[in-house]
Amino acid sequence: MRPTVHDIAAAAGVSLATVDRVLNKRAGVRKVTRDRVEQAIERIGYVRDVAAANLAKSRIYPFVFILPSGDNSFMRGLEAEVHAAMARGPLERMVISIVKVPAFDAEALVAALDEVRATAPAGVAVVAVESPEVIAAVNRLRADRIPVVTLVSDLAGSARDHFAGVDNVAAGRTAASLLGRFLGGRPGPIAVLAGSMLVRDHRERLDGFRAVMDEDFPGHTLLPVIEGQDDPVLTEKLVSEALAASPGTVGIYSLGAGNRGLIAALKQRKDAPPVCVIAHELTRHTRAALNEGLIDAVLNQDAGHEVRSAVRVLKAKADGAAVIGAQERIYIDIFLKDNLPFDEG
Amino acid sequence: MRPTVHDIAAAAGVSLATVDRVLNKRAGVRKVTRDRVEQAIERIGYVRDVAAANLAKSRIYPFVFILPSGDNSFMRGLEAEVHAAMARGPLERMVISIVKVPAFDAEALVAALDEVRATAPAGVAVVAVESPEVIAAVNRLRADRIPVVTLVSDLAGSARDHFAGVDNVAAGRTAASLLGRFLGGRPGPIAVLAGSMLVRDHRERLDGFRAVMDEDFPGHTLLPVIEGQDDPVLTEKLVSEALAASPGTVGIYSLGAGNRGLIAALKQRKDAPPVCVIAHELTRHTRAALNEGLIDAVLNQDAGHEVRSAVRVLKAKADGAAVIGAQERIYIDIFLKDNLPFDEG
DNA sequence: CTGTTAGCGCGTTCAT
DNA sequence: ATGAACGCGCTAACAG
Repeated sequence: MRPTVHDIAAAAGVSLATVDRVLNKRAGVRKVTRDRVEQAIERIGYVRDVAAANLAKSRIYPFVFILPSGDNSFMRGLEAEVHAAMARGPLERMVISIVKVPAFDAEALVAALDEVRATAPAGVAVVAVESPEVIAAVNRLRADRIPVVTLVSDLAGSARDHFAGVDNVAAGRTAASLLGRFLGGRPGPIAVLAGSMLVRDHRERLDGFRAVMDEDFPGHTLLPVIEGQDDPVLTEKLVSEALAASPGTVGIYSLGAGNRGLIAALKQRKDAPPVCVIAHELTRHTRAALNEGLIDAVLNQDAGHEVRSAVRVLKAKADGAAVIGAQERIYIDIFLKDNLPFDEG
Repeated sequence: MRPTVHDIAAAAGVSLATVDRVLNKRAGVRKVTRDRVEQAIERIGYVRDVAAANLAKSRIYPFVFILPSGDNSFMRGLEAEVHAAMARGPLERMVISIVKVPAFDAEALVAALDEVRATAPAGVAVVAVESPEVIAAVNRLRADRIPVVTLVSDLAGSARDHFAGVDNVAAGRTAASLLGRFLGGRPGPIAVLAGSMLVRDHRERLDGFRAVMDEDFPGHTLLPVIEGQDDPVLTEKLVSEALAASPGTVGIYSLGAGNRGLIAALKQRKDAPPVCVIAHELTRHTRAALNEGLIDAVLNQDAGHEVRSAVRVLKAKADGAAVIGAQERIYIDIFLKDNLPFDEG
């Protein structure tokens, strides 16, 4: 049997209450006694049974997820995953709630963070927007010893405990590598479609993409980045214009969420010479395009993984427990039409 | 507060013991009483607190992992992951042990399964070898109500509860798709290297690979499958011979674990015309070969994910709890030299 | 400062 | 067939 608090008490010659005070770092114990207890703990190799402790405390973990509102389909999928986590929360003594904030609005995000902080949750997950004020707000949470994980989009320079999302530089590098090899030496310029260069994720993807293109496939020139604001109509227009202006274009990297507009533009030039296309995020639109051969590969981040990972990390941090690094690394999934998963999307 | 057994007792007008008998489907309760209790449970929406139940029972979960012995790097990595799970087992009341069995040996596997069954574990994970006897042995475990999950290689036709591994047909399809596109029309035959056609995962990969090659890249002929038994020396010899016999070979698909031998063979023909190589499993050997350009892509199954998933599923099955399907799907990771993760391998 | 005691939600004797 | 009472490992009053 694993040693219990009783064993510590016996080994140290004190009562349970004293052991408990030492274990929970509460005041009211002489240093001598404390040392004796701590040595006993060390000696017999005690590890606390968190489940029993939670039972005794009737502890529940109130976690808050702060997500952007709006009709971005990736974010809506993310929200659905949070709802799924919410549903199975009670089984593990967790109560998850969602706070929505207008997308890309730092000011609103700061307000939400401070409001959430006032409710003293056991942990907060947030899709970050980069700004000094947001960093400060996150740091206020941390100052209150509230664990914070950034979700999908990180917040460099903040004191967040963890980032649950993919390495976007690596994603861009992968895109370049695939595109370059798929083209197999066929010369011609490459177009890049982004949502906005104001978001960190998009910038990082572009950086990674550029680096590998320059290094490994210097024969291709990159056309000026198209910023479609992730808006279908605008994107379609800009892409069509760009392709018309550079008829020799052989490849497109769509690193943002503007795939609907991109696909529409591609469909209109069915009989034109083929263009190799790499896009991000597996949605029903990109999945269909993949199957039709309009898109050649999709790089995806699994929102379900990200949410479950965020929850696990928040709980671990709340318990002061260790995190399994490898388990929490979110991989970039590469989908071709031949390895699409069956039921999602 | 969530309803407890006390609430049920009060609502049904019976004692705690009776409620417990109904909850655990034990005998000694009149049908009338039983019905009344069950209705109360339904009405107040009771869900059992598994943690508290386990505490009361001092329950521990003895799980057994049956793994192939031998010096295959992938399997050794898998074993390391099981050891990691072993180390953090006690925190969740689990005691994991490992039983090793010679690779590709159905008879030995059957003996091991029966021996393990005699110890009445709470669950068994096994890297399966396909044979009717193994299926029968697994079914004996299931007949004893012991949950079984197959790991890495599945056992079709058995009553196993779950398969913790990748979709190997899809893996083969993906390999073909990548290889075909990387070749970009350069003609020539393609060699296939396997370990043994006795394991299902290897057969499935080959099936998927063949299907896509035939359909999408009919210009390439497939050379006869080389079975290297995942043995480095034998593999190197067979591969060298095959390449010498078919000097025009443009691609190799290594679908088993014989990569060390393959890489050795590739190194000996450095100055020969380039061959596009797709292999399975990221190990330190394949990682190095990827960086050197000897291998073009590696399809990987994350052994850590598989082990953790197997453990989660076994625990859920042992508790009679639900499994989160999406969480337990093991994705096929595609690694190019540009998206290698940092610290593993 | 330290110890006693009564639960947390559930399972399990042992009586009745 | 049913119920009372104790214990699992831990925390939190309340005494002393």
